[in-house]
Amino acid sequence: MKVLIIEDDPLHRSYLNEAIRAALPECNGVLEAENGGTGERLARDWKSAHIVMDLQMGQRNGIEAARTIWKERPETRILFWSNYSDEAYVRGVSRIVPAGAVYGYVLKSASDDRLKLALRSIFIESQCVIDREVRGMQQKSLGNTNGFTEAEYEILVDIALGLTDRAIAQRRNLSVRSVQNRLQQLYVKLGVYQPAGSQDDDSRFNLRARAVAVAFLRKLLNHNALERAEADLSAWLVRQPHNRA
Amino acid sequence: MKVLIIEDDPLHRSYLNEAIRAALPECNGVLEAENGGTGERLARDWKSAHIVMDLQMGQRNGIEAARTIWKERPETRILFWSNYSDEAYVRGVSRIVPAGAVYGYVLKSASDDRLKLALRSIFIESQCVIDREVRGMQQKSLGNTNGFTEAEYEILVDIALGLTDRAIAQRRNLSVRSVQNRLQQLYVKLGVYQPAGSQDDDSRFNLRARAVAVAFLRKLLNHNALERAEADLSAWLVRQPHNRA
DNA sequence: ATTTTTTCTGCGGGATCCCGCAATGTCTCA
DNA sequence: TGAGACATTGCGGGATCCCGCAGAAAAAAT
Repeated sequence: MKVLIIEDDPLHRSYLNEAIRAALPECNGVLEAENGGTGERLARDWKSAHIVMDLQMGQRNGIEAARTIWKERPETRILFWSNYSDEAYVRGVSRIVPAGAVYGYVLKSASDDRLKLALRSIFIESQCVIDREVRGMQQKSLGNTNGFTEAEYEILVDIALGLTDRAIAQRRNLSVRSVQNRLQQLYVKLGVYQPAGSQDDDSRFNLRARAVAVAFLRKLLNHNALERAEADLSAWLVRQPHNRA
Repeated sequence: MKVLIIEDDPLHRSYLNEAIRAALPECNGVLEAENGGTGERLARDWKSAHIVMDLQMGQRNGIEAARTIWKERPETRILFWSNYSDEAYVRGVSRIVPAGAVYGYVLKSASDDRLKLALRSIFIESQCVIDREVRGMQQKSLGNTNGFTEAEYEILVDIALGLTDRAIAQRRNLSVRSVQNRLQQLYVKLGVYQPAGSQDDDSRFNLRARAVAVAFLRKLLNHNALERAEADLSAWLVRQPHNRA
């Protein structure tokens, strides 16, 4: 068995290396990559089916890398080892995991033993391991009470990118009014609203901008999610017919 | 001499501890804190004048901690040891460093030697040490060509928080029109604009929201900056007279 | 198959935003 | 002191956003 490490922090990388050798004596080869790009390449060349990776890397972040790796070899087993359990990350991961794939998500704050146990569970016993905390986030996210629909999340991303109602309507094949409806739902769920008085009172929020702000504060969005969304958007833009008058 | 470490990652913490003992043999005491809050407390109780800290910690982030520490003892020497040279961090730090204070900013990606050298320079020779890359960011930020005025940055934060023009005007003691002027400057500098045609063409951006998006993408803003801004905002809100009709 | 619920859609209006035009105020520099 | 550069403010209008109302369409439940 061979294991590939994708992690940009040297300290964490060598720590992982040690942990893998200790937890998996049957492992006879550990390779390290320090960013998503070379990680993808090594995974391809090395045909390694066992990967431990960090999300949040400078170059080409983890989710991107995982997506392309899984696209080429859906049976690859990936253990995500991350600092955060932001909803944006959790959602990002569960969005790309192929049906039936074996994977894991453990936090860097977890104990030594937990990490090693996860390594064995995933790579030897083909069993998914999701950290308690992450799992909690996942359920809060999916359970629609206080959680966000795919549609709501989608429109949240769209306004975070700065699209107008009309642009969103085109992109999502909706009428402008429907877009506005969804926005309204979103505002309710995020708890943003006008403080009553309509014309004379003091400080008030721009709902659209405020929604993005609280989404960021609640870690529903983060830098990576925005970057991915931006990439998707520009891919869509070039595909669009450039309507000139 | 005693040194206080404020860093939430255990691996990095012990690495730092080692580096300090190696670089500063005259040091006779190293204390560790794993978040900003306890870091502040230890700095106060221990009267330590030498601190190495991470920005970006889960609890109470580094900039907050540094601010309160420097407020109590402006002569404290702080070495910021961070993963990133985001403009948001760099600006955040230079905003709070007291006049004449000795401090440093080195990236975690720097070599062992560079870190040790920085430790000696700051704690022994009373000399500021700013990583080349960070310095570059600082200058790009301050040199007004392609850099942002304090005013522009301020209004950027305000719209990122979701305030309306009127609210911003009140908060910053400006007329609504002036706020809009500044917004326009901001849009120009960020390179956001309407793609010409006014009524019929295809995808267009909501300038206000788009500005926030590109600011995030360019790392002019990040989560910490937003959190701090949000805290400032709510502090200002309670201080405001609640104008009822 | 019919009712119930949810979503999509158009219309319309008030509030907000974006911004050109122009007058005034402030600062600098010669 | 006066000229020029720049920020501030008001006015006005077109575009966009926010959202109530209500009918049409789709999905879910009985």
